[in-house]
Amino acid sequence: MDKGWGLTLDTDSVGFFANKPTPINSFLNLNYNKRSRDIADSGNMFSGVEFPVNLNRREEKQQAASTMPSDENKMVVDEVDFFADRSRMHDVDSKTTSTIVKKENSHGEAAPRSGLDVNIGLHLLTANTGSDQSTVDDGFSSEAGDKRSKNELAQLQVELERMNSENQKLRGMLNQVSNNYSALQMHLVTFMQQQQNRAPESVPEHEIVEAKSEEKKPEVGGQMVPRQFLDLGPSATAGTDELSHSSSEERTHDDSVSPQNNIEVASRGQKSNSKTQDGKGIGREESPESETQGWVPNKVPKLDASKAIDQSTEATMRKARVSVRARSEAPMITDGCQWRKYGQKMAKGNPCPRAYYRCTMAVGCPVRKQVQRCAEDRTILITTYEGNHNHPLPPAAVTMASTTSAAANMLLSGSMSSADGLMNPNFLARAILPCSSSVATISASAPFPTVTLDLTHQPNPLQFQRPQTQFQVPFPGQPQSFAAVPAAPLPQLFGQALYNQSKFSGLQLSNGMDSAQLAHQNPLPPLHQAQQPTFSDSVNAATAAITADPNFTAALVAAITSIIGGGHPNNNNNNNTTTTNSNANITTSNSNSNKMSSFTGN
DNA sequence: CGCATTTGACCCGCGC
DNA sequence: GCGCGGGTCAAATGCG
Repeated sequence: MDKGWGLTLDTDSVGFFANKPTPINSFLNLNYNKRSRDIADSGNMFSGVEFPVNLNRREEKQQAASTMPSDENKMVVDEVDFFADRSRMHDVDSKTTSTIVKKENSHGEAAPRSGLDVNIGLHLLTANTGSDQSTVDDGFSSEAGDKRSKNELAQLQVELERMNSENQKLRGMLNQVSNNYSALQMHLVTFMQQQQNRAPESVPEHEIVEAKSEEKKPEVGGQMVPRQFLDLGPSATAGTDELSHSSSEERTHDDSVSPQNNIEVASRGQKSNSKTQDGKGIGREESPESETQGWVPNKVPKLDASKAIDQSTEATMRKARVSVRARSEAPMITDGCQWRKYGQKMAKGNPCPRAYYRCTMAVGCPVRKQVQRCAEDRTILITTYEGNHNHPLPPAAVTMASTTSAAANMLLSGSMSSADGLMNPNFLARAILPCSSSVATISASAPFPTVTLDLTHQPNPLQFQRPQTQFQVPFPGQPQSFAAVPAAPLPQLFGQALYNQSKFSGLQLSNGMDSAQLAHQNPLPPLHQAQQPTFSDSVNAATAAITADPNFTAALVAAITSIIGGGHPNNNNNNNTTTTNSNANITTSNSNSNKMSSFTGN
């Protein structure tokens, strides 16, 4: 298993991401991707002078090295194995190799450079040979020509820097677009799923609304969400339009709004369609001053009354939370954001106090998190995130934010993926439950669905090539470095967890099977069982990948979407082979008692 | 002095 | 209706 660990993933991932604009194709293609990304970052790969981009990459590598030096080394080795010693790859799926080759070729002139990954510095020299050449040419000319060439070189450098900054902006925009696309597609797919689920029951689409109202009766207040999502049904198109519209609107308000705001945008789109009839839950709503708020202050009455009406509906929208369990001696994990503590309380059943933090990177940022030590094992730090940032984030924070957003999105999407989503939120759990090591837990219970990632488990430590501490304490308490490195492992795992979940959902959809049905009929998908051993390998590779590229998670979000939304029709989804690693064994619970110990540590 | 943290009070939802 | 628990506020306090 060790030998071929990522190759399966690799091939598959390539297939998955083939349609995606984002350059991150797979974990194992990391090295290649890094190179291709470097090329892409340079904006003009023929410009010859790539050093600014390469410098950035070096920084990233240094950051990665600071956390996982061994991995960095390993990456290099892998690179050599991939590109220099292909004779060993007989064990490897030949598709992987061919894919890589093909992609290299697709990059035209970049290919040769990409192939010699070790010689980045040499490439720099090679790239600079353009200027050297001019120097050589100038050798035949006077010193004036020398100066002129230097000036040209300086101009080129300036221009390159400018292009570099533009590339950064473009990448950010691409990131946002990808996430927007994800959110939109998820909602669309949700609607389609609802229709599919209804279809076998011979329920006309136009009766969805009626069915919704019928379902209302048996439901309790805590399960309002499916109804809300069902509300999407009759006006799905309009809702989607509204979604995109409001999304773009918000972009105009704040270009820097983080992509994950889509969740909130979507919810607003819904609420405009379905005013709440239920006064319940008013307590938790969006603060008016922040359109993109994900955290809902309890004190709504203080807020603008006009908006409170809409917010009352919003209140019924479940707020997804992403909880991280990690071993850490530090009082708080560093995740790329700046936090201010605004409260601390003793939670029932846990002698350790729960601390409340608010994001202070922007004035109105609604993102908050709760930090609490596990009662049973106080070395375990439980951090729960809620809300969406409304401000630009540093790369590391973007990673976390994107992933939490993806988690929230997935959670909500999973809930609405079928009528059983909340009625029987365990369907995913039952399907994947047999996996022994619990890493990701999804609690679909009201009022707040929570995705919990348990990083305290090490399913197969032997396969973990990185020192344990680096994983268990992903965020060393070094404030100055927090923005650079630490957020990588966690989000990646989030992504993995969600990836798996979404993929599984996609399979369900492709089977056209009712989710609950499938859960019962197929409680132990051989896929996940068989793939289980790849977990730590995947984590390893994934961590390296995300460390190398902070935007990886954003790409992952898009990938998740492609899996869910395009899952069935997409031929590239060789899910069964890839996958899944089940990195994440996802369990769900619909009872508060199971609600993940993430908070109370119970 | 300004900012962050602490901590008790308050508000709210929920269950009995 | 009441009590409990979660979450937030804001004055007090500490720290650089």
